[in-house]
Amino acid sequence: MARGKVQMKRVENPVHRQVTFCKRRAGLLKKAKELSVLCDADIGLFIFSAHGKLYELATKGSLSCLFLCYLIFFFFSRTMQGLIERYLKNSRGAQTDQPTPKEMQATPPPPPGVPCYLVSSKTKLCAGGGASSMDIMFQEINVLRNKEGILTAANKFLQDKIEENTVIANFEPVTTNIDFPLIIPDQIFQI
Amino acid sequence: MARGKVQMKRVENPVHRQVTFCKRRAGLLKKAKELSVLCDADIGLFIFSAHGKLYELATKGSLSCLFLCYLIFFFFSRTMQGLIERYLKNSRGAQTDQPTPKEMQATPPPPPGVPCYLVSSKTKLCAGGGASSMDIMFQEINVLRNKEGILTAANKFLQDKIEENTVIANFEPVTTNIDFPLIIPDQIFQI
DNA sequence: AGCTATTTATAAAG
DNA sequence: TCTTTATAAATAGCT
Repeated sequence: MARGKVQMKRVENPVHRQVTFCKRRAGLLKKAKELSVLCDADIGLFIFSAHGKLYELATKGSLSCLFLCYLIFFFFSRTMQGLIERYLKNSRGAQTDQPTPKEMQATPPPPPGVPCYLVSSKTKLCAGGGASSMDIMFQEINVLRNKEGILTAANKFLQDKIEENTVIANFEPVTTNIDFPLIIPDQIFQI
Repeated sequence: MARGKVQMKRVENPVHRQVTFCKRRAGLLKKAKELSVLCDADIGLFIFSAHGKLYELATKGSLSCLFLCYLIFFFFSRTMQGLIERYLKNSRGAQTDQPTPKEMQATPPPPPGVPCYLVSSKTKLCAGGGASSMDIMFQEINVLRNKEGILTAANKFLQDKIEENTVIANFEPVTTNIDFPLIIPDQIFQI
């Protein structure tokens, strides 16, 4: 933006790229805070550096964002480690494959009487399509209907953290110092 | 920023506030995209307007962001504008109905021991991703769907990290002024 | 929704 | 890295 127009493509020089990242990251976080303050908006912002370092911002209304940040990071790190790839290999045609003994142990069948909700998504999700996203969102949320434990767990987490007064630091981006690989027990996913 | 310095506080005039929101929201999204492109960063950005409308951005690597948007919005919508209530009134019974025979036909109950993979990945993603990303994303969702263990594990991971004082190192305890119940009523999950 | 006068952000240099 | 500085971008106040 200064002393020369910037080409909107990856900065090839690694040093320049790192400098640009630092500056623009700070700028973006500042802009996000400003938007939140000026316009009463709630904002969740996650920035993963190319090396997987996470910078995040959650305005005070976005309590859940903070929690979900870690989930994103959680998944993201798996992606980075090629675990998704592995998953795809092992689970292609998941609906037809026989479960491995491991999977059977990890995931008991739903108890009788618990319906499985479907998402049949012929839907479209476009950028900034807030209103049009609503239907999709609720459809997707249906997925969670028979997984009450998910939100319950998140809920419990939030309650606990609230009680501890440690959930959120207003507008202060939290920089984690976690580098890959993130230490998550693989057996969680039982791939 | 122009024709007058802006005070960093809520814009009181509702019209001005709305205009500012539109302009700055666009600016923020643009900046986020630029940072992503220039520096190889992965970014997830959620902006909730004061009225609960969601604007979102997820760059290519942040696959899970979009899904987690829904969770975030779910939490928010519990408290805002009666959107849920409106949805429940207008919905085709997605939330409270038992699955229709058609749905059950579409996806027969899984055999014992087989986890439920219920999303048919036909959703299109217009923003910040491609079809292949969508497939991967839904594979991820399938993993997520596979019982509450993931969130529980994530929860445990977080608690461990918090105890280790590594993840949320920069936190200042702040009293949150949450004006909505964090306890999600059980009946939400009842099917 | 467009238009400028300004303020801000920031690329490059020190 | 941090600071400076020249310049590009963003945008507040108006139409």
